[in-house]
Amino acid sequence: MTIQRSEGTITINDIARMAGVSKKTVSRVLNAPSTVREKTRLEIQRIIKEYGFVPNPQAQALALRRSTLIALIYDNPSPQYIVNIQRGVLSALKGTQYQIVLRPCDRSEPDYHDKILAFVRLHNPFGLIFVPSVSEDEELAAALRERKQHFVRIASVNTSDRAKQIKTDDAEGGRLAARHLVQLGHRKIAHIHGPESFMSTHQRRLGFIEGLREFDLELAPNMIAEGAYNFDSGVKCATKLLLAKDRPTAIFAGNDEMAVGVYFAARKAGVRIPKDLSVVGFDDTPMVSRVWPAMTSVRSPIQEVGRSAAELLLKTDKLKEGDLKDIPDAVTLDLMVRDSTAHIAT
Amino acid sequence: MTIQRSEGTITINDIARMAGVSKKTVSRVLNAPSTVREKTRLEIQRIIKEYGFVPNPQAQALALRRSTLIALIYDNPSPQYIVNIQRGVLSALKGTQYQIVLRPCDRSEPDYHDKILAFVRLHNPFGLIFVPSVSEDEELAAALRERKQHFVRIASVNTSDRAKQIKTDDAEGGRLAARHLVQLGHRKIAHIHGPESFMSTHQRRLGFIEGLREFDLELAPNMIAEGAYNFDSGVKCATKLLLAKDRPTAIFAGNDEMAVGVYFAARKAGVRIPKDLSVVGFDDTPMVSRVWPAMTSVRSPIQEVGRSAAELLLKTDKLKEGDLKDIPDAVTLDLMVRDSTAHIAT
DNA sequence: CTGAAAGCGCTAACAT
DNA sequence: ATGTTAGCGCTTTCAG
Repeated sequence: MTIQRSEGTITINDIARMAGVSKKTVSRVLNAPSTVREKTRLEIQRIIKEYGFVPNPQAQALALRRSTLIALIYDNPSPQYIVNIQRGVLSALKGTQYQIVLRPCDRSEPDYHDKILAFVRLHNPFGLIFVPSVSEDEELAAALRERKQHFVRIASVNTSDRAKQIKTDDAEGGRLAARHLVQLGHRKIAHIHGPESFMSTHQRRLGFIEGLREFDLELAPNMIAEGAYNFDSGVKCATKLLLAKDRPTAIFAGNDEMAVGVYFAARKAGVRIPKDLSVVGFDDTPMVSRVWPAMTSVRSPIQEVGRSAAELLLKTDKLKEGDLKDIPDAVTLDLMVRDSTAHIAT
Repeated sequence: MTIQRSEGTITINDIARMAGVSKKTVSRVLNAPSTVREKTRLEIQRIIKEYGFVPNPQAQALALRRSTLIALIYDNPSPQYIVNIQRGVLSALKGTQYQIVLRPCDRSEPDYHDKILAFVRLHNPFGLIFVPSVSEDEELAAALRERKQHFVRIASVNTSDRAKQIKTDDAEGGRLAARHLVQLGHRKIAHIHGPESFMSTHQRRLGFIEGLREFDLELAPNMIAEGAYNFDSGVKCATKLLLAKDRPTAIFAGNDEMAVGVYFAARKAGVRIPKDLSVVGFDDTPMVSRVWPAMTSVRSPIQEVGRSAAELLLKTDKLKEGDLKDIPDAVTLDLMVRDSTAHIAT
């Protein structure tokens, strides 16, 4: 029985030997420091620090049936949105041992639940972070809850577990957009919304309609178009709206990708921005400052949302189950209009 | 000694018991099927398939000292580039048990090597994929090689291990850009290049100069500006070039982010595209079709590059070390000019 | 408060 | 060709 010191890598056994205790005691110092006598604990902690010992994640994963992976699960079609979420999550995970793993998914696949569950079963991730629209799948959430799998959802509506969700008040964003355009002097305002399968579509549209109503304005049926939250659909919808007999002087697009599509369609149709048309987007992606003239957009703090989601997930660990009293409700992040070049279209 | 059947999860022991063999035999079927008698092997494989058994990655990771993680290591400032690489890698990893993990880094931090090495030591990833510019760090590569860590690099120049790299011929891209602009009738052509710390900067500029020379044209010193591969620097450099006495009729930007900056600066300066100015970018990100008028760009098949990198990494596994004869040289992917709205500026 | 022994699920040496 | 034994590095009984 030789003590096989694998090249350089220091293990819990080494620490135990040096401290003259059993490895279980070291393990206790690592996981439940309060159960070890102070003197022993301090000595062990000193040695741990001195040698920069970090417990091996693979061994922990095997013993605990829980790895250090945090999976980002997304079906959101906007690359910019995903990148921002990633950045936020990364900033929260920096310095921890947790790793962010990418898991795109496709809700239209019949076995998409199975794929996610298979991943969870196989890799035992520490936690999952869901972004819209997959975050709105309550059936999936229920299945994961049953497995006692940690997860946090990013959504614009209240989900079945408000303590474990990050919320953006998209309806308020819609209201802001409406107020902004009306106050610019517009009366004939159109809206290109996202797919009906996204709750954000409903929230943003609802808020927008409410905002118009504050000024006794209605969203006429011929002023509505359904897009797909991507550039091409924005072009298509805007073209339709702009070539119609009764064309709008302002368009509120459900997200920036589509708003840029509106810009493109306007240029093609000879409609001048901002003289003939005002455009408001949603998300405040970098693109808003890259088009010309710079675009007005409802700023949605996507990166902060990602960071908050990851932080909430990590916090879940520290607290014992049921000890979530200090997270009484969904974390909600505020939106604001970032007004770049507001002008009245006449 | 009770047989603890953990809820539903089927292990190698279960398979062994059902097949009436030892678990080591099952392990052999999994890892070196040829060393097991055909009849036994077929039977075991049947059972494995019937129960959908997949070996537990955490246990394998512990025993093999190698996890199923594939880390994407990047310091590239362009989000669009990263997203495309991610997509490519994901497409190659789809259906495998490998997971893509994100590891951004910052070469300007003095301990950035240590951080990457610490990650490798702690998590024992199966492999790493490096994108420029961090892919060009030979010192880091040497340190990893010494640890026998698998990795593949994406670069525009030949690295010290050409069999494990994906190469894009950026110099050729530069030549294509030059030919394109000259053939459009331009003579006064400027270039906004990236940071000197990126090899792609040199390659693209070098190729561009060579391309001009084919037509006996020179790249005059006042026609060069150094950007940072991002939008803002593109705006800044283009503004400088366009407001100068002797302004160019065409600009080749080192990447699309900067090219969009050129568009912005041109609009601001009242310079009309394509009438007064032609612009060529590099990368062919989605942005090229979103600006107006659509931009011409050297198409760099970023997504395919990502996929090839991941495929190469996985292939490394199958082949025994030194058995790389059928990968004689770097995988090189071709570039092409995607011409959107080429017009002669007069 | 601490330790010995067993186990997480798999693979590597060394038998047979 | 197959099985036995001993790990990988950590945690969890259950004694003491």
